[in-house]
Amino acid sequence: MPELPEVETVMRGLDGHLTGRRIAHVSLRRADIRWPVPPELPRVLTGATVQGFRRRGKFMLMRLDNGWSMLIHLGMSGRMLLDKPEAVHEHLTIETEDGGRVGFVDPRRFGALDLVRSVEEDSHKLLAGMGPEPLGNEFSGAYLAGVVKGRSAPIKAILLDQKVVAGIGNIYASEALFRAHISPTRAAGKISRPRLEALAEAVRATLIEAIAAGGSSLRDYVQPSGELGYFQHAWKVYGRAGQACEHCPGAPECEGIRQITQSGRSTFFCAKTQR
DNA sequence: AACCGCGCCTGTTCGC
DNA sequence: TGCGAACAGGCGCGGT
Repeated sequence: MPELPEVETVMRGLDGHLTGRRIAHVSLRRADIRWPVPPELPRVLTGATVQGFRRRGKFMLMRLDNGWSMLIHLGMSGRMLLDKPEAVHEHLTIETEDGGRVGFVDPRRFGALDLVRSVEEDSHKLLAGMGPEPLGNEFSGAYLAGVVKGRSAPIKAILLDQKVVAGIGNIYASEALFRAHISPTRAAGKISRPRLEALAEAVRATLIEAIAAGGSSLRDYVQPSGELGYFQHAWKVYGRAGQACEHCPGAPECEGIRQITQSGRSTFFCAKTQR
């Protein structure tokens, strides 16, 4: 559920809270999340100073001054709480020398925490093979055209594939396709080049707007400060099954926003606007 | 190779 | 009202 905009927002919160600070104490309460958390993680973090953060897709990397980085994935329900009392399902707590506190909370335990050498971050098993950042220069209509050539999978599935492009999840895939007027069920390889260019631009614009809004707050996600993101109010199709499509109000042939299942996930779209 | 469906997990929502 | 069923979905894996 936390997708690129939510992860970006969380990372900015962590950066302001931890960068430049020394870690004084770490406690790991549950190591059995998506994958086992390395038991030496508390020892590696303790005493180190946080040098900075970076995001890769839906992953965050916290770089330390001792040569190690901590890889963080929020999974479905992961949250990072800043300066809050200990919460239920708080699997990891980091306390800084100056009294700051960060709690990693993940009820569904789909998240991940791991250690990687800072110089080898991009070779980590979970990051290697990941596609380009959608907000970077490499991602474009031309890039998409190369990727989808000859592929029969629906374009929605392609956008969700982290090997194609990093950081898009179920919400922003539906939103970007609506923005580009492309049907989520269309075979990716059959979409014209100009429409792929429109799609690349729609992906970028959607993500940029969502980041500016602090992400979408849905169930588990809040900004690290505890504030809600507000991009959920800007959703055009996601979660709006049965409502009118704002692109074709009153059009008799518009049946409003439909919800279908693709690859076991819900997709929302307007069959008139999106072809 | 490419594509689809499954299992993991638990809090919330739905239907009888 | 209360209960169990269904749902939410990021990811890797296995089957086709």
